[in-house]
Amino acid sequence: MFGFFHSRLALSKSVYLFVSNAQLGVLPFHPAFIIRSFSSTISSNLNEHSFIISYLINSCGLTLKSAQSVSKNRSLRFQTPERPDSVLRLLREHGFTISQISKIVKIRPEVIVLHPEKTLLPKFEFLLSIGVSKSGLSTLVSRNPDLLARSLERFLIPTYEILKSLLDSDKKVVVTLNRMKNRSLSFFQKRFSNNLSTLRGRGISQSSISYLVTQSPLTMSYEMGKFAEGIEKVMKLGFDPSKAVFLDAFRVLLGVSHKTWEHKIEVYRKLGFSENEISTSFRKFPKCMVLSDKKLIGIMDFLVCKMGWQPADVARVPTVLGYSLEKRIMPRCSIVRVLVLKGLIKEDIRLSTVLIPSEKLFLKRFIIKYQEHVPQLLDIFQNQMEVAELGSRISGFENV
DNA sequence: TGTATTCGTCAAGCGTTCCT
DNA sequence: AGGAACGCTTGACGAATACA
Repeated sequence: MFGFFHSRLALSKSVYLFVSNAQLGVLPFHPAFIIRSFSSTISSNLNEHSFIISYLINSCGLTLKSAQSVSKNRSLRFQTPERPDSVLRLLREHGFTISQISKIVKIRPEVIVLHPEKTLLPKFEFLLSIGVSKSGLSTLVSRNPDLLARSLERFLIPTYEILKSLLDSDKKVVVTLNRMKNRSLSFFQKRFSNNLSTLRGRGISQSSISYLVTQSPLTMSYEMGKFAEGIEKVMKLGFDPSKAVFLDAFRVLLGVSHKTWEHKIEVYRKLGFSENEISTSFRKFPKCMVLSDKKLIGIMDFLVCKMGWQPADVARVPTVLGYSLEKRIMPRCSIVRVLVLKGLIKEDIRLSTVLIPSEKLFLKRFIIKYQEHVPQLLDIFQNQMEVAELGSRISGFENV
């Protein structure tokens, strides 16, 4: 099962030294690249760094790129494999798969140097004691490795108690913990009660509060002043706190500064949105205010200039602004263009009809349905998708 | 005092399912 | 069909505190 875990290459810091970081970057990893070192003191830092990288690749299943990036973490320091080995053993004993272990290491690499029995095991035991299932444990922890990097006494237990007091059942607490999959647990317990008071003070019902907490627990960890201000704004705008869009609007308003907000409005104006359309777009899809200018301009240029839709059409379904231009919008529009040219669908087809349906549904409605008339449709679609995939891979390499 | 452990912050992107 | 609701993921930093 764990054949992935090759025998480790570097056994001890003083015995082996990798050729160099530069070579690690261009050559495939192989024992042949290990040479004996007769001067370990001179290059001990490099030695340790290379050792960590090799460990991350061979024992934790990371790619070279991730291993190099993760190894920069200052909290991740070890010179021999004993400690991380015993942590990995503990994780495997608790049912963690290699991909879950990789995930944990990528997000919170320092976990693999924590003390397995003294630090990690009690956390596992605690989570199991509050009703996390044996199989659910690995899912929960790999989604949110912060749970292992936080103190049991000072974080896990108090957080559990806070949630339990509000949500009543352990089951709901576990669901909520599963949703706290982010690296922003930091302020949760510190700010929770104040933010809770703000919500109650604004007359928001207990059920809406529970909804907010279970759906988006981390929202409760925002800085108190900002939190109160955000609630105020969203209420003033008339959003209904029992609806999910209230939450989205709230999170957007919390994250966007006045300056960015004004700037974004100016971008929408330049893209041809009326004041009213900007406002309805925000009401329907608050996230439209946190999309990058580059993304917005790219999508609008394509939809309006190349496809002939109007900004008003986009304002009607602003959700489309959240999609990937290359991976979703362009491939689908190519298909639509062909179908319109062939007279198989009407020219004034709605934007939402093309872009909102799931991949499966789109294939069914626009490709499989017309395959007899236009057999090459699937090829066109797949080619576009491949181009998009290639594009994202190239930009990935450029970022290295 | 050095090491181990824990804590802190924000921005941005992508997609499916559900309801009317 | 059209639109609303909901769920999930990643990147990029660094710093403070506890403890042996």
